[in-house]
Amino acid sequence: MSNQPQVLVPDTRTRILDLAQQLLLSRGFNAFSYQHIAKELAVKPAAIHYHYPTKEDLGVAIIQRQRRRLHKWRGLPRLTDLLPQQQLEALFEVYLGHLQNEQRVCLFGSLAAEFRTLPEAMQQELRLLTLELTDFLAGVLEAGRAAGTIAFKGQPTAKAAQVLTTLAGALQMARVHDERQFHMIFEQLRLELLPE
Amino acid sequence: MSNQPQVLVPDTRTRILDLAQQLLLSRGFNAFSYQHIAKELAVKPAAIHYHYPTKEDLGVAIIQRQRRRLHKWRGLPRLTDLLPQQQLEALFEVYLGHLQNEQRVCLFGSLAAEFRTLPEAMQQELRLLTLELTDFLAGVLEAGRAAGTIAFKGQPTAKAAQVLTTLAGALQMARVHDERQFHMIFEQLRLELLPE
DNA sequence: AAACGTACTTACTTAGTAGTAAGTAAGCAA
DNA sequence: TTGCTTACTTACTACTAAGTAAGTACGTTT
Repeated sequence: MSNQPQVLVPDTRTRILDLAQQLLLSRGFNAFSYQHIAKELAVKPAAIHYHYPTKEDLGVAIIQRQRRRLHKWRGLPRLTDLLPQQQLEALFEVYLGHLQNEQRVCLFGSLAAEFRTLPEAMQQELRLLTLELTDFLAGVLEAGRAAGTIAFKGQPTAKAAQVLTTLAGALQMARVHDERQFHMIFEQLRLELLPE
Repeated sequence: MSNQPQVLVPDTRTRILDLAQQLLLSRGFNAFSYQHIAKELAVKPAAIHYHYPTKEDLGVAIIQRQRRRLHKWRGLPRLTDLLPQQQLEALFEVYLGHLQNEQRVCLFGSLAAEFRTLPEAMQQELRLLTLELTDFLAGVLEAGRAAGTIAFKGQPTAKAAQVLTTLAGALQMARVHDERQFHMIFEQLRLELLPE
């Protein structure tokens, strides 16, 4: 009848990746198993191994997809047409989305704690993701400061690292306590970077 | 010959707690086992269960000890005699110690990611620890601002939460990348709070 | 109709997990 | 010397983990 992609029910491969990411963000990489995924999707654990032979493959796929999403998002006209301070607001919106999406943590915040127990390939992918994200934000901050709409001291890269670190930590704080803690930190950041 | 406590070789109970904390900070709570501890201390896993019947007991003991250490440290004349800005520097030194001690993360940064998988008692203890730490820092910040030696906007509690969050995140950043990332963020914090 | 690829299931192995029950050796106390 | 406590070890249970090998049902290609 229709050859449109099934947006409502993605294929198993994608459903595995979606659920694995959700479990990763809510429990950590070492605290979810192929059985958790299998039970939820009503398939057998071996079906997960068919799509992602090892847990390392699955973990790498999650981070790589996030990197692809970042690249795509970063190049979207909807974003590139915005002014620097608006791009910064757009990034803030992403983190607010994390908070409201019951996920309450970003990939970095989820993987950094158990970083040393992760397979080498995952460590490398996570390093790339954070470098790319820092790079993007540093560019936005630099352009914003040049235009006089974003305020900060020091090097753009240093400030970008500090802001991302604070955002990641704020999401963790929301998980341990509640949303108010996150908003306090969040508004403080906004106040410092986007005066008046 | 001597009834002094054996400072060089603490008793097994303490050695278990020390090693468990080290493993917790370097690998996360779900990624170390009684076997890891037992092998390292050259005892059997059941010996660990003798001292800490469940892993929950062990986890709670780690956080409680840290809380006791904080209370003691906070009340030390060596600290209370200092000016607010010196107390802030002393707190910074603690985090620099974490970084150099190859631990590279604080208890909050280690446990927040897998928070939802932790036993209820551990969640509660961690909440208390962060509240007490935030409370202490908020007091220092408030006194420092009143004395004109520490600069920040907004409520002391909000700023304290932001600073602790950033420090925790900076230690995670050091683990994923390297020490330079930590120092960049660290110096930015210092610059903002302790001008000239 | 035969062969093939996709997407699984069934059934298994190996290894590790927390936790327990029972026993033991050494030291102190009555 | 008998009994009790401390600090373990030995030997186990029950369970979960990741991963694999072989088989199957189904749709497409040849």
